[in-house]
Amino acid sequence: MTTTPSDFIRDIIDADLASGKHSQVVTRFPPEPNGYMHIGHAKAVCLSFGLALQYKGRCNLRFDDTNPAKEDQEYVDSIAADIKWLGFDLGEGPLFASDYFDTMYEIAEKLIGEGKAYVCDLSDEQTREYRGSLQEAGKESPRRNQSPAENLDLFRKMRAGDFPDGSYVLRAKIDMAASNMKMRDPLLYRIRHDHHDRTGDTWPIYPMYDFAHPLEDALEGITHSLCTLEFENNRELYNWIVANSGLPGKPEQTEFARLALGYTIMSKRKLLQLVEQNLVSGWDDPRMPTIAGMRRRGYRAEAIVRFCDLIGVSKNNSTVDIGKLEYAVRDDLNSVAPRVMAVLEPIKLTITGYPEGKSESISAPYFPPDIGKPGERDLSFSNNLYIEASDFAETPTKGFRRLAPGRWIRLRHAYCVRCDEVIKDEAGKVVEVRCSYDPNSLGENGPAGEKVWGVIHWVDSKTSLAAEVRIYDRLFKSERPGAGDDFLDHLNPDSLSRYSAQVEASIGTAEADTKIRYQFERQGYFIEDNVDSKPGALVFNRTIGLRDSWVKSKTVTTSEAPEIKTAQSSRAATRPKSRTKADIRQSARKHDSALSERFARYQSEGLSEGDSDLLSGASEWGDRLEALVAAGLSFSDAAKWLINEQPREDDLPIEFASPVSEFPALLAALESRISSSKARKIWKELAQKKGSAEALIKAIEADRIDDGDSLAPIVAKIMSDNSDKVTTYRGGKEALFGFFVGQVMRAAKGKASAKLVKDVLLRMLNEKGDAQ
RNA sequence: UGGGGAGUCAUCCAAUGGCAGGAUAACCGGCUUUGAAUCGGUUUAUGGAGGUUCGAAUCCUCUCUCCCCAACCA
Repeated sequence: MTTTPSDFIRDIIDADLASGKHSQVVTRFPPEPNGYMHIGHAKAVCLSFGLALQYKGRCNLRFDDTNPAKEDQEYVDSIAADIKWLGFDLGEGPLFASDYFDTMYEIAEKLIGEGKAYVCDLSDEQTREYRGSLQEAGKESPRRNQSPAENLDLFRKMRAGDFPDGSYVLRAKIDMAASNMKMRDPLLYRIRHDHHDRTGDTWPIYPMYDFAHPLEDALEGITHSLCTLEFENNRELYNWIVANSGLPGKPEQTEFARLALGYTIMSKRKLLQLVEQNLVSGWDDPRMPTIAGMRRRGYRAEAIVRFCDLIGVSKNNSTVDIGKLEYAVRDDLNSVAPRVMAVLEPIKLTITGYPEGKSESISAPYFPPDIGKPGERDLSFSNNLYIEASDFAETPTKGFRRLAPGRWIRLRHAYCVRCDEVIKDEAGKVVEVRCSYDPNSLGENGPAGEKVWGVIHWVDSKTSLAAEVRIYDRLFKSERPGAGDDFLDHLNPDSLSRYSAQVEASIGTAEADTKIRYQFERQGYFIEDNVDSKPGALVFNRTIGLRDSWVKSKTVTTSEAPEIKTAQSSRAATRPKSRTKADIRQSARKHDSALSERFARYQSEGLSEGDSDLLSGASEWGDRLEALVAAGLSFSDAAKWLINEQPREDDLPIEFASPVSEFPALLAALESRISSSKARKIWKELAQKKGSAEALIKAIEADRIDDGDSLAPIVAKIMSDNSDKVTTYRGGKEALFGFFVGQVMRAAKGKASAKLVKDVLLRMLNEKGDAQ
């Protein structure tokens, strides 16, 4: 159904497996049980559980229940149920962070003993104040250098419950001046005399996320700990905790972009608000983006999983078009939902020529031929039917392909009828249309010589069942309801409409397994509501409407108010510019006269100001430049290499040792003997393995195809293998030249010189073209 | 003393120095007893400016925009 996705996370895993860093993949999904799962969580679940499935590893569902104030058993149950429903295996059941509280406590004591953590009694306002700001370093707590013994004593008293909430905390002793705010002596434990759902009253202290989470991962042998982008800053602390925990596990955190969906709110806090203020009927209201809501609305797990495949995984902060979800849902339901008929806004259709009291049974398939599924039901037909009010127009507009006075239309699966008469109520509303019918039109045939304008659905008023049908529209009117001041302002007042519908009789007697979901033909996919529907009082939810190019063509430009970019957060607005690399180089020169001397000298040697700036920003650059020049290279060649071609040391392994002594030989060969890309390759090799540049250059030269005659057959083969592309190229698509170069290079295993390849290709591509 | 991330069709995701590709959306057409499905076709993108290279979305420099971090939340 779907191809195996590939993304940066899978790349990392593949590399870890290939290098032997890990032999299996263990992931985890760690929700806090403080709300129902929504589609955003589903993305994370599909990722972490999907990875476990794909790599035959394991994924733990672990509840991060470290804050007793907000958490509840109801949420634990619903989350576990939702994940199962999505189709993932919970193994031996969910795990709980609270099960590790003892171990976490021991590790905290160990940290205290090692002088890496201390008990602090600053109030929360003071703590914030002491933390400093984004621009300024923080201040150290007066308790920071307290002895381990004293800290241990205090911490044990915290644990014993001797102190009130908020009086003390345990903090890691890291660095109050760290540029990463998360590293400024983060809190590890706080005092909370709260009842915990699982541990009861045994703990008056609870670990903080940043302390607990890495320990949980390490304890469970998690290899790849995936979380959302906002935790990027926490990674440094995560690694600190893992490294100092003494635990053997070596989990690594990788962040990906959380899901944002248009017209949808994904904040648990805001969803809770909708529930608590009764703006929706509950967490499972079909308009909610929760798994429970979507399930009740009729989405199948398959559709949600498919959607998650469709949107991919990346680090881009993006908002997915809600249409993509709707597509996944329709596409899924199309092949599984039996077709039936239902009339949402009934008006009467009376067939004047059809005998009163007569009733016939028409068999109709549940699926159209292209679905290729068996099954059928019987439709009853009589002279009194209901049709959709919107399927009749007294004065049809252009393009209207439904019933109108004098027009023939087909009643789906049944006869063709012609409208002869329209009956209205006092208000002028059409309540009934009277039609004649063609008794010979039941099967394939239409009325002889008459145009049939279209096909409409109907139900037999004598057998049809009354049902309430609920149509859902998006909960919010604006694409980014969360962006403004109050998201409730964006609530769509028309997100729910109810219809007194008539549905065909077969729905009441259908087998249980066909009964779940239907397509009401020409309208959409529907599901019987699992809460409110009762025999005799049916209730259907519309899962999603069918694509409708008619409605779309009518609704000319919905002219939605253009989205206004929201003002950036006040914090972002006051954020000062940080120093650029250029600033840093400049200030380095200011403090080092040797550098500023170089800056001037390089320019006088003919380098541009920009190049001179780059090469005089730190002493090692100039050192290299001068080594090259001393070896006989011109300033400009040496500068070019250093700036543009020399591999960055960040890209190289730790053991990188700058092979400065090999510079001259390498660079001397650059123009005449090897290409810059080869030189770069050699450079990397030298950095890793040492050896001599000259030897490597010689090896390349010895191996090189350097005459056109031996290249020609390769080129000829590429050309005959890609004759279509040759034609396109000769037709003028010159972008393909790069393709040919690449193909030849690959075929020659990189042994051909690019210049030669280019020459030969150019000659052969054009020559033959002329010959033909 | 600030730091950490991200910029590719309208939207989401690819392209790991070598044909800018897929999906959704849109548009046109075929088929149709669902204005659905399906089939065929079309439109649309590398934030900007320089540089290196035979060849740059990819490497280098500068620049612009957006997101995250200063909860005893996770």
